[in-house]
Amino acid sequence: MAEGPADLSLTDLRERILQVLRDAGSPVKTDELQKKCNVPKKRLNQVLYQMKKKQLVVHLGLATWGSSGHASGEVVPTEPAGPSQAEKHQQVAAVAPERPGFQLSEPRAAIYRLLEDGRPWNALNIAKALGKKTAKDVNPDLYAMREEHLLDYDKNSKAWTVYRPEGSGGRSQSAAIIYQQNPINMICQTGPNGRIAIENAKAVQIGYGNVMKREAEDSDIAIRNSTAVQIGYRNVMAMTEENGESADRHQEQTLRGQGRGAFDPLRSRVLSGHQGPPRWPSRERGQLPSCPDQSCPAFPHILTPFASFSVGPDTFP
Amino acid sequence: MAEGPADLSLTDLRERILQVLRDAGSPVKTDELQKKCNVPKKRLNQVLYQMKKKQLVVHLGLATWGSSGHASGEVVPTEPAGPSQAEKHQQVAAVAPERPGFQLSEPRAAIYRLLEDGRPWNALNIAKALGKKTAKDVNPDLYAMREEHLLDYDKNSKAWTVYRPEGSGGRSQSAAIIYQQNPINMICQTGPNGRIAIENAKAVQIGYGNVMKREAEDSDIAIRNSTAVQIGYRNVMAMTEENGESADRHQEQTLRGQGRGAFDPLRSRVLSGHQGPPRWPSRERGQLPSCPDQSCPAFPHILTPFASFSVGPDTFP
DNA sequence: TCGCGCG
DNA sequence: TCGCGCG
Repeated sequence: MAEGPADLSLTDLRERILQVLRDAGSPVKTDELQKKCNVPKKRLNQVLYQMKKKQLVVHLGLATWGSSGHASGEVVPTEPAGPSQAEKHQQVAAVAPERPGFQLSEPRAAIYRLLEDGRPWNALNIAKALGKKTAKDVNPDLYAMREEHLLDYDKNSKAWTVYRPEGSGGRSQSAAIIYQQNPINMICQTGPNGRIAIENAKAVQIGYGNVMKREAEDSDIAIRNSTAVQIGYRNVMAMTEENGESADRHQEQTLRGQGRGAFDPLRSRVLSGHQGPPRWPSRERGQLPSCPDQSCPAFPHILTPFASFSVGPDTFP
Repeated sequence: MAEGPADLSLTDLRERILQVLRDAGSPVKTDELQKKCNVPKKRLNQVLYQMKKKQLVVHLGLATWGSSGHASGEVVPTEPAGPSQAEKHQQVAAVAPERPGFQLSEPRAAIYRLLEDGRPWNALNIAKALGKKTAKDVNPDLYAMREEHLLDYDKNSKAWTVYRPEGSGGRSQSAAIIYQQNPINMICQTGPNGRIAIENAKAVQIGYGNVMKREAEDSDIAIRNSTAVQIGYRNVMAMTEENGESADRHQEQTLRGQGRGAFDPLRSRVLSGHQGPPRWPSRERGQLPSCPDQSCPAFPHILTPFASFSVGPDTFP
């Protein structure tokens, strides 16, 4: 059945793995990789974990792997001395990073390639993906890259993303995916057209001490593909406009405690879709980002993510 | 070097494992078992996990194993019908339990043998040790055995122990080992001669909202073998007597917030000992119980136990 | 931070 | 609740 070669050399297997991961464009489970590569799982894992150390692949936890964005394993040793820092063992990418038109040090180029598809990452997972241990190992580079306007950092979600100014054709700057990392998230929507979309959530609770403040008109809150939704438990929600849609009004009822009945998830705005295999969110405007796995592989240390949030204008169809 | 036989049959290996575990009388690591049995670790584990399913050994987590107290793997099928319950698949022990002079159903005999050495167990781990899944699987037997005064249950620590009345030669009834399972433990000492001993703790914090109430004289608090001790942070501690020892006074100072200096762990009552291999606490009066492993193998689901407490009169040397 | 038994 | 790569 399998069309792959019967036995692969180490180099060929590495290339095949990279090819499969690149072609998929989304996380691939070890099972699938095994079929595509036609090798025993033990050998596959030996090579995968070895490639992970070399930062050729990204380990997303739970037997799930992704392309690290590195074109090949070849790296060229660093030039004698950099202008500002003379960090030991620093390397310059053999292939110039796609987006920045200038040379980055290899750690920074690796960070940029990792974030390039628009996914938000927290520092710890960036560090892990690059074979480091802690957020401290990458924070100096991250903050330096933000100063250079290469990256953007969202304090609330502690998420790093590539920075793309308005009108540059990329994702809107204020659009963000928030993989919930804390029991309490504060979401501030100060701009116009604020929208909150929640999807693929196992359990959503908006409330219990939340302070939700909505100051602009044309805001919208929609929940879809969620199995348990609780909205309203000691919430304080201030809204200066009341032109929301159906789900919106339900929340207003509950949140304002007017006793006109509890929130009815069945009557909330439930949308269909996203039953297929997980996909990273497309950079096209209008497509909802999704938490592609039950265990949020982008943040493998989060065992039970509550929900993923997308906050920002114009990201909801 | 190894004096064990070169290769063991499955039966012989099982017997050898049981012999080693019984001789040790305390948890044994896989490494040590491997040396004593002279088999590859994989085979050893295959047999160990198989024996665990048959409840011949107790898996204490982190490659640590203990004797389950079962004399052999042989069990005799149940008699036609019991007096009260006609539970399916219930079995009667072929060998009568040592302590109770009467027959117990096999599940209850297994529970009794498990607890017989005086260690406290919570229901979940009793269930696990007996090859069950949840506390519910053993709770009916546990509470029934308590009604029969075979077991004792401590609500605070949720620990089950064999019940031995005063004067029966066993551990003092009010002496208890509390493996801390919650961030907040409430310890009530209403009797005279109350003592709290903490030892082998990685980090001890007495405070942050604790309410410690000491109503009787001759109470004592000692801390030993602990690497980080913090006493006093918004504690409320009421003491009607002031005849405590040095560590006691330090706590009073801090707890009462009289500003006479923070608690100095170096000046607290630090005692030596317990550097050797872990041992279950002897039943002899006067010997401190100890949490025998960093990860509290009696409660393997507690990843980071904070401290073990012994509460009761006359248990401190 | 090796727990690993895995079929 | 299979994650397993383990040397």
